[in-house]
Amino acid sequence: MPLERRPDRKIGIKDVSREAGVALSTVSHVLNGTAPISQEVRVRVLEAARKLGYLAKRQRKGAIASLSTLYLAVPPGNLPHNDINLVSWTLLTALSRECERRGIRIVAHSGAPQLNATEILAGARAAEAEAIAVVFDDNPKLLKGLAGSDIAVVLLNGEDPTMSIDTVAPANRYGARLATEWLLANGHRRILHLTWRGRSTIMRRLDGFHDAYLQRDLSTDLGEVLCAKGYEPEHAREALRAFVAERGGLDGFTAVFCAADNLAIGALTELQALGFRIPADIAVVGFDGVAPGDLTQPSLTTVRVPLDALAAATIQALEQRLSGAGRDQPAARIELGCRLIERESGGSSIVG
Amino acid sequence: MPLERRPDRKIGIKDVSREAGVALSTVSHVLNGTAPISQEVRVRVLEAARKLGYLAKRQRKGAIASLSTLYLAVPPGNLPHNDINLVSWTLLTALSRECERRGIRIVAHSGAPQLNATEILAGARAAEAEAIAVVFDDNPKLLKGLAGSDIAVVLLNGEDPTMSIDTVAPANRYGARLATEWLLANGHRRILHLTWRGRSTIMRRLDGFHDAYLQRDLSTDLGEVLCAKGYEPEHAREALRAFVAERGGLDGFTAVFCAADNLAIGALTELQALGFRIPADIAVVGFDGVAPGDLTQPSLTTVRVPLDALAAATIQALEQRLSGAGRDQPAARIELGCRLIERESGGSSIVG
DNA sequence: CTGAAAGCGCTTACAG
DNA sequence: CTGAAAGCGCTTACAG
Repeated sequence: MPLERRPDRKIGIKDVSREAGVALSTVSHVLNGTAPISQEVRVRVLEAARKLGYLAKRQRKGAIASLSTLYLAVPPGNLPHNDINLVSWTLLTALSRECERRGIRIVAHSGAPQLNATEILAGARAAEAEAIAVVFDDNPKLLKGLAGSDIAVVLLNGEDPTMSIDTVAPANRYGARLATEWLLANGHRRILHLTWRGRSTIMRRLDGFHDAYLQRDLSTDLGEVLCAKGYEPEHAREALRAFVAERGGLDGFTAVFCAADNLAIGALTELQALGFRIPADIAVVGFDGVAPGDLTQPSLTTVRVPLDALAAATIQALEQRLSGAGRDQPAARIELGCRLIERESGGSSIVG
Repeated sequence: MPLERRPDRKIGIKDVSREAGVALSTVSHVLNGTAPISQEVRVRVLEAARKLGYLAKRQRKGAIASLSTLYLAVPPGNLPHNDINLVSWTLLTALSRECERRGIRIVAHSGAPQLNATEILAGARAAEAEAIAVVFDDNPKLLKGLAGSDIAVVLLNGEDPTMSIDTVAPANRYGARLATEWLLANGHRRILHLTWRGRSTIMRRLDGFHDAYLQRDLSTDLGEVLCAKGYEPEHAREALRAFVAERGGLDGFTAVFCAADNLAIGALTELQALGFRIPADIAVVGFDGVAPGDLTQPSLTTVRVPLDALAAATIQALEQRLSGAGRDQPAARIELGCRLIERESGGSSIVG
């Protein structure tokens, strides 16, 4: 059995003082700013406190009080039978883990198929929850109905244009820009953005696609947008089949950037079925990064959404609202950065 | 002298227990989740703790350790001789106040007119600062240069498309959408968006202008964008003078939504000089909300940016990075909601 | 900045 | 859930 540092083996300032090689009182002074301590010692102490997890523990303690039960409202039909729902499912798993870690009980909402503010609030009250997380839904009526209540509410993975409730989401626009910029940097000029008429968060990926062209002073006409009829792989296949048939080939496009891995999976299948080599003839890049890399042949280059960090940020946002420091504060929208995962389907990078 | 509650008169759980009318031990159990307490009592205790500022104090204590000196890098030329720079100035004032409140020392960067990562990092090290706030600048080279360092960095009021450093900014897109939506709800259909080729954050206001039309399924062609040559009131006057001359009048437009109060001030002056009544002939709405309402005649309806909250969020973002809980976490972009301040120039609202 | 010491505030275990 | 009590961890004041 490996000698892992147990998560909370009562680490105190005594441990920190030993680790930093300073007196107990010095640690206290550094942590509270109660005496002038040289920068050199300060840094050493803080480094030790951070390393031992003492700073994190202390910070956690400040927040832990207010949230004991979280009421979770998810639109029905988010079971993992395709990639999009795999995203949902994985995000919910991350949220559960985070709650477990912090000793927060989760109660799931069950009501009418269409989420409804009154029902959700009633359910949350019945469950004696201090906070509500609404996931994957941005029905304005729903959000407006929730905003007025005394229970803290956060929207996860959605968009509230009225900015009446706090929101946590991946940085869709910047992530899409990142992927497109990477393709442009690797010499691609004609990139096809395969998307669908989804929720507004998906539209932000389209914005980012255009941003990348604009930033290089390239005409956005070089890139084209292809709208599939939905987000299933089959929709991607259909759209690309029609595209290739109509244009009599790839029409000069050398890359497809898909607004979701789910579409990318369909794109890989269809393009290969049509006889194109990936990435030699055409590169394919996805968005989400939830499915394992070896799920596809070739493996999928994609933009990974930081699910664990999203879950943590969700709880943190709620706890801050509940702590009272944040009442009467304007609603916050928190977007977390996404990373490009370079695998095979995007081709190898010529940039540093 | 009013009997104000002094900010930190040693409020402890004893005070909370008295306020909530429960035992000392019960308060402790509620705050730490160490015993099952009825929801009713929990709520009463937390409410008391929040009211007395104990929750906030406890949370503050968790964060306070790591940041003692903040290094502030502002591009030169942000003195308040016009509204845009009044925004800068007021935001910096809010940041100073927030730092003072928390006992954080601010050291201002002074270097070459063009901010430069190497210089800023050297300056921050010399000042023994744990964190750097870059304000109003989104030169990608600068941000990239700062991202790699061991010092915590936050960008205030800017945009980092690479998402390599944390950013705090107003929700420009949603704020602009809010104002435009308000005008549309009040019956305006042809709205002129007066802007200039500014930083990307200003372009987000343009995005929001379009969003409002799209959301109502109105053609974005109903709205038009008029680009002034800069953000001074005089630029607004010039642009509107040319517009009216060219179109032989207001050309059916009934509202001007300006991307900054500074432009709105020029718009009010020019439109009135041309003989139009505000808001009867044409409504004018601004963006920023920093200048006093009675600065203009008529007073300016505008979107107010939450400066104090931005300052607080900036410090909080830095402290979280420094606490170690947030290392290796993806960069966060935090946008705070803006509110519409209804005064005279926008006309009176017919919506609830 | 150290180190021993006093003190304070919070936690915890327990009988009621 | 209360209330008295023991204990623990951190803070604080001070001589060196």
